[in-house]
Amino acid sequence: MPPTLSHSRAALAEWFHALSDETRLDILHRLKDGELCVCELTDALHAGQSRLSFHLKVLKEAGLIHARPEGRWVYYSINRDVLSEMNEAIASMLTSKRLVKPGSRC
Amino acid sequence: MPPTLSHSRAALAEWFHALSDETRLDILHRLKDGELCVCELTDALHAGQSRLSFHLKVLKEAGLIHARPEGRWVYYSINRDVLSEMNEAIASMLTSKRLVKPGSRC
DNA sequence: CATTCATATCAAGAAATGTTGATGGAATTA
DNA sequence: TAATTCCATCAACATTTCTTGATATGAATG
Repeated sequence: MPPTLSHSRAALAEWFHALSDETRLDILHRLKDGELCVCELTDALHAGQSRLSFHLKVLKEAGLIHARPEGRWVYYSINRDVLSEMNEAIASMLTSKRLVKPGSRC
Repeated sequence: MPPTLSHSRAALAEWFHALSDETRLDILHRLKDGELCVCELTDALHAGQSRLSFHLKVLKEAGLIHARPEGRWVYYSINRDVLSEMNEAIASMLTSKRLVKPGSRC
């Protein structure tokens, strides 16, 4: 277990992968202010339904969004906990612990 | 230009893509405390040289690391500015502006 | 100048990813 | 119950990504 990146590399990689696509960034941006169903996202993003469904699945399996079925709709919302952990992971790469230069190298 | 994600979707997607790989996360973790040359990373990560070179290129083209050639070595270091901007982008997805529920939907 | 060392790049293949259109299922409505 | 609506899933295909081994380049060294 790495000491400074609190989560496993695999989990971090999956989280960041979920953010590595413009459509998924658009989705998260739309969900920023509250939950939406797929049909609302389809309208807002001018994206085909199966395409949106694919990206929602990626986001959901990474844990970045929640799905709340209601009747024949499914309402998606942001999982702020995971986004916070991603923020912490990045922050941990921003703070150095070593202050002196390393010794001999190659 | 989107109002809440300060950078273009494309730039954000490229930055997050750079973090979406375990080897690249390892590299950044190693660079956390100071610059290293490729041969040091090769030793530390037990990775082939061309593989490491590939991932360093991805990180560099995304702007997440700097390269400083010196003699026949190249020293790589973290670009903290971009990581800070990524942190801000995530933070902007964490803060909602709308407080009331939306009206009729589908 | 020939060799060695550190690194980059290339080519080829494997694996993962994203798109589109079609199909299916569950819930609602007529 | 039949039709409709919302959504997930599948198959097929194109594209991208990653790995490996070979080759190239430029700097130091003998």
